[in-house]
Amino acid sequence: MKPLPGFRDFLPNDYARRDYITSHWRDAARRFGFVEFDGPMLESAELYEKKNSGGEILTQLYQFHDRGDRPVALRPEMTPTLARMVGMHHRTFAKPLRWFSIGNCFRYERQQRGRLREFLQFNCDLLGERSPAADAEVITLLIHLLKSFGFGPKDFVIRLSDRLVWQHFLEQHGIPSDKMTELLAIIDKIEREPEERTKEKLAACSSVLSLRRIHEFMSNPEDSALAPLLSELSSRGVREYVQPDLSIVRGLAYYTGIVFEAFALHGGLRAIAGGGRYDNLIYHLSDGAASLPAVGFGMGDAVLLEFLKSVPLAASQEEKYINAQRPCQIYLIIADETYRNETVALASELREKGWRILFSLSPERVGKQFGAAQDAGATLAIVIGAEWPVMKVKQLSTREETEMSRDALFQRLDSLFHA
RNA sequence: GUGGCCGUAGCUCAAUGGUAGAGCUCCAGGUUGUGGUCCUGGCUGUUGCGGGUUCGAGUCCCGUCGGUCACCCCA
Repeated sequence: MKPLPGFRDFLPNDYARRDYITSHWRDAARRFGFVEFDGPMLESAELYEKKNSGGEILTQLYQFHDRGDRPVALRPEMTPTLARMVGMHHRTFAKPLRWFSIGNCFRYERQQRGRLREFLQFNCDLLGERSPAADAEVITLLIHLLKSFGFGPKDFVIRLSDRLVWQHFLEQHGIPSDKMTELLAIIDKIEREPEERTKEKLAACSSVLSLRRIHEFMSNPEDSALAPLLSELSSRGVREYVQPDLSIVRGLAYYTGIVFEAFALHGGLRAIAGGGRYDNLIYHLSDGAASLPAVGFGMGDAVLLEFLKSVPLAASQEEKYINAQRPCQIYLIIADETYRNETVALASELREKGWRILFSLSPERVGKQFGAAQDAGATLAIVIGAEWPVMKVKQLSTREETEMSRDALFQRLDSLFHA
């Protein structure tokens, strides 16, 4: 029996990697004053259907009827749940809200590298603040986070754009607002599709707008309405990671202002995170119960896991962290079974002090026990036998061994450990 | 959802259409108090599944499921 396609078992090693990721997510969010929340993984299908996160995602819904015949769906993203919760409870909290979540999301789509049907998603949202400073905070959080994984300016870039900029541009050229979405979709694909195809689609959509004019406009992003945000990012010392790029539009329909994506600069991976400003979404999703401007981003664990593997510094940092979480710090070696009870009692004492302790559960050769200590990642091995109550304390890395009493051991354990 | 490639032991892989193998891992030993090496022995497969061609299929053909890559889209 295997897990369902696109779903994963987490063996201890996999879980350690996942723990590495989630602990960094939490640390980064907390450094920016964000607080964690969670919601149900199963929601009413209506939450996604009527109010709509934006087209495509609906076709990827894990949707069914529960035993009470309610139409339900596994959450494909966190934002609708967030909006629902904020709509109900926002009066309880001072604005702006800085909320983050780490939760499983589900999308029924064909899997490939970095894309699964069940994945962990990290979401950071700042609600109730309209200024570019809010945008800057969220983007800076994302950059700090990526840096904390060991990624540098040569590994990733934040590509930044603004839908409002396009909106003004299209209005200036007399494009009716109902054509706006269609045109943004064309612009979104401008890099990925052949020029001929783009020209065709453009002509079908508007008679006045030429591809050449669009390219001209895109070549000077610095002068646009992005300037205040770029200045905020400079103040925060992260400007070098941000590259204004008006070709970024993003598929989700609900973005109303800035949009951005974190891109890996090598390894052929997709965007590792994406987000933007969505000032109307809370209003729509909460049925008008709340109206809060918002900016946020999401990051999935599937792509990140691949990205971590591909960057040597990030990979070695991860390995170091995981090694420090080894299951055992001190292994008690029973050299003489006569002293098993004493050993077990000592193990309990040490465990109560907070140390991670292992010992062999059945009689084993001393050599084997040393092997087990090694495998479990122990720093110290303590040999207990005929000389009890004196013990031999051995530093496994240096093979240095000293004899000491129980009291001496407890006094010196901290220093022994950090030696 | 569309197309290409792949599917053999727990893992990595081998086997001109002719009796399914190796390395690693795991387990047990190398005699009774000292670990990453070494030596010996042991376990595991309806060759993803179902059909077909053939005297004979891991190998060829079809289907299916799973994996993977590209497209689409996205975390």
